[in-house]
Amino acid sequence: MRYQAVDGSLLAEDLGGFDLAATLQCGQCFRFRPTGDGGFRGVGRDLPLTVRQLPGGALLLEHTTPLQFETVWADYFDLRRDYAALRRRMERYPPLAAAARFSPGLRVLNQDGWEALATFILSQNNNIPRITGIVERLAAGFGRSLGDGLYTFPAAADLAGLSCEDLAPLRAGFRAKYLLDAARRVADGSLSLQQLASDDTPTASGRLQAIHGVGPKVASCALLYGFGHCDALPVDVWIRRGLDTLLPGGFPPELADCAGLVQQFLFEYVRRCPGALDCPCEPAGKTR
DNA sequence: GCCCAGGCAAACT
DNA sequence: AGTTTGCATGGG
Repeated sequence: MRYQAVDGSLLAEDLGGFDLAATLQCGQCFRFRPTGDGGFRGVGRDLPLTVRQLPGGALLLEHTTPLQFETVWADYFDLRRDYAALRRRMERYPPLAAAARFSPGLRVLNQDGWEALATFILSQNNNIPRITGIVERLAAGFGRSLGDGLYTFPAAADLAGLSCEDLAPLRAGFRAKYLLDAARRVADGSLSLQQLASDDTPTASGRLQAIHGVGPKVASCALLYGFGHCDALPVDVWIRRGLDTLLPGGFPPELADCAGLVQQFLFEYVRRCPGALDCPCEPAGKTR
């Protein structure tokens, strides 16, 4: 990877096949919207960003400094992880090979921990377009304006004193009370976000599940997308999609350390290619 | 109208 | 301990 400042923007190249659209639209993040001309605009770690991928694969981040890229976005988009090595490991298991090939440029984002927890609480028994709307109304209503219609994600302390009625405009339904319980536990210190990052994954998952409305699935998503636990496996998807038939012997122990990353490739494969388990699809952009 | 959605808690066997 | 049901809302 290399990058340079160009006219107030930042140009990053040699990204190992990184696919911006697949990464932002696969349901791991609800903070970016397409701009309509191929780019995306959103907020990460309290920074606004408009970003697009150029035909050769280079990434153009508007109004971004080298320091911001170095300290925020390179990590946010997980550009320093060796995904080629991950995909090679997956391809050692024939049932995983098709998923590894399907969207090779997919990356697992490193989002803000509280934001990942909150948005995946709101995601339960819900669909991606509607989740995006709820999260937008949450940020617009209780975050800080960054201009251009963008808002920071409200901190736990900003939500902890609110009531369900205050959150009614979100139209989050039964999830509003879950979000408030999470905000209060974080704000009053009974749940330490910093500790979640350093705890081992099962311990951190147990702490998260003390929140009313957080079960193993939401906890795994929060740990995977927000706390750097790439071994966290959102197991409910695994069962419901019937992927256990793909790996009847269970999840390969050799891949346990990156189970969440592997799961993301599988999830995207099944999401974009329904029936993949019966009749494997070719990678996007190709025809069989 | 109908079915379903990156689930979970509570109420059942 | 395992299974079923209700939950709020809206996208397709």
